[in-house]
Amino acid sequence: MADTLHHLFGAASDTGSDKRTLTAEAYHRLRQDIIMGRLKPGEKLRTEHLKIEYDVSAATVREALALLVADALVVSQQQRGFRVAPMSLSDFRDITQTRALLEAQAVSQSVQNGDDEWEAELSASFHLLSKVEERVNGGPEDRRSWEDANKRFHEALISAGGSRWTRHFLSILNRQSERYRTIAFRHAPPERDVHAEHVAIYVAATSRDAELAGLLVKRHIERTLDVVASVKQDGAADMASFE
Amino acid sequence: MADTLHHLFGAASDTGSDKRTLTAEAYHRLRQDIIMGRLKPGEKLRTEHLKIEYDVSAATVREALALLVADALVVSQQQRGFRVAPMSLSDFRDITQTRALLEAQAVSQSVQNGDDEWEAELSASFHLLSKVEERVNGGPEDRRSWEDANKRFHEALISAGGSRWTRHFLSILNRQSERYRTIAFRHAPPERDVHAEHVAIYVAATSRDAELAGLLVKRHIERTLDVVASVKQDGAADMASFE
DNA sequence: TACAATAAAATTCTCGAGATTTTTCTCATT
DNA sequence: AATGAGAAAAATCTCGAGAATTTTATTGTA
Repeated sequence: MADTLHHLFGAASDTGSDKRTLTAEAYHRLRQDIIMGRLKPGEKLRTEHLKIEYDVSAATVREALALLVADALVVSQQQRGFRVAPMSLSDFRDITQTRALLEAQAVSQSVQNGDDEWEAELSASFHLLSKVEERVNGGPEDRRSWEDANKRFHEALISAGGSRWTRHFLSILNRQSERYRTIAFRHAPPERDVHAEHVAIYVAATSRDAELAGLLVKRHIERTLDVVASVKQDGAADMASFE
Repeated sequence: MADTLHHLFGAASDTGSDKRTLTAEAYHRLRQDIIMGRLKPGEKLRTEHLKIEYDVSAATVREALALLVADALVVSQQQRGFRVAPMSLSDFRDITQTRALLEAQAVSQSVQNGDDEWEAELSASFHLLSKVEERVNGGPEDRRSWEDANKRFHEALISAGGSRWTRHFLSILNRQSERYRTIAFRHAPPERDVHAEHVAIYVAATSRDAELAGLLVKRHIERTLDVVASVKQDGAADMASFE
């Protein structure tokens, strides 16, 4: 069930559009456009326009948008069409809080239960993430690979714990966070040493300190809140639509 | 955002179909049919057939189904259409666990923060639920009002706590649970005294014992698991599709 | 000018039909 | 009988057009 949206439409990776249904393709492109902020929070999503932009029929756009409602990236209103889900600092606070609760719990559990295979994948994902985090320059291409590596690391962390539903919800929340991170990155060169945090988490996890791992993850997640809050403070230009 | 699906399409209450869009109407009918088990777990949802059943076009059915993916009551597969989300005991265990975690936390918080208005609504919903639970006979009509009253009570409990996202997720989980309750009800006259549990929770909440309220809610939720498990044990006839 | 009624434009919602893909059936071959 | 190729049937996916509704513009009245 968790697979439905997030794994259903095939691997994320590159441009790969070939074997995808037009609806799936539109779904992915729309999703990316919302996350990357090319479609602004609160913006009206007019099927009449989008069908031209994405070169599919109105009905197809509609179905893709309906699918995006599951990710809460789009909201729909009777007889008034669809909109990009709005963003706000309080919403992000909310997301962060919920994510911290769920992920900390799942990580502790995972650290306790994880077997050898779990450790192996954790190690692999950590390694990859480290590599990506070494090349610090923040090009848009690097951003994408960082998000992917980060996602994989966090998923590996919880893969042996929590429930399927917890993981499903976390995947939704992570995608939501991604929107905020995108804005934060654009306006503030990330000063905090994210990599150091990841190292600490990795060490705690592999040394099987469940409690510590949970705590570190919680803090790790909560720390992003400050970054976004301070960006908001500075009143970044393209954040008008943002609350 | 939480509103999107659950409040968007207007009040739940009665037959009321008038001012709803055909997609919304189909969405609601399909949802109810899945929850009530008229559409069986794992069953294929052929738009060609459903369009006749619900008297709308295929595209409309499709959109309604896409919307149901958000509730995880329907799953979709590339080029293979839609299916009713499967059910299994392990899935229910999962749902219960996640729900217990989230709701207990939200209730404690709510009990701590709730103001007079919160108490008032809690009292109102409790009163209503009590009334419904007095008329014990299990007719299908009573079942519906019990679900509504139960939902309202649980929502009132957490309304002053938790985050919007927590509440959103809980609402999804509760709807999932409803499917399992439907089966449990059909096969086992509920022996446990659910009402007594509700009373205890209500008392704990109004006397502002946050910890106790959380604990009671946790147990309250977890208890349903046993009921469903024992029904499964008995190998009820129409549970074939169930795991 | 402010405000409502009305008309025009834009947009959402819905449909029936047809192209593409998957599933089922048929039947020849081992 | 079992297997597998190929045809037929069924289902999914997609589209362009049109009805219903909302939004915007226009006009008339206090």
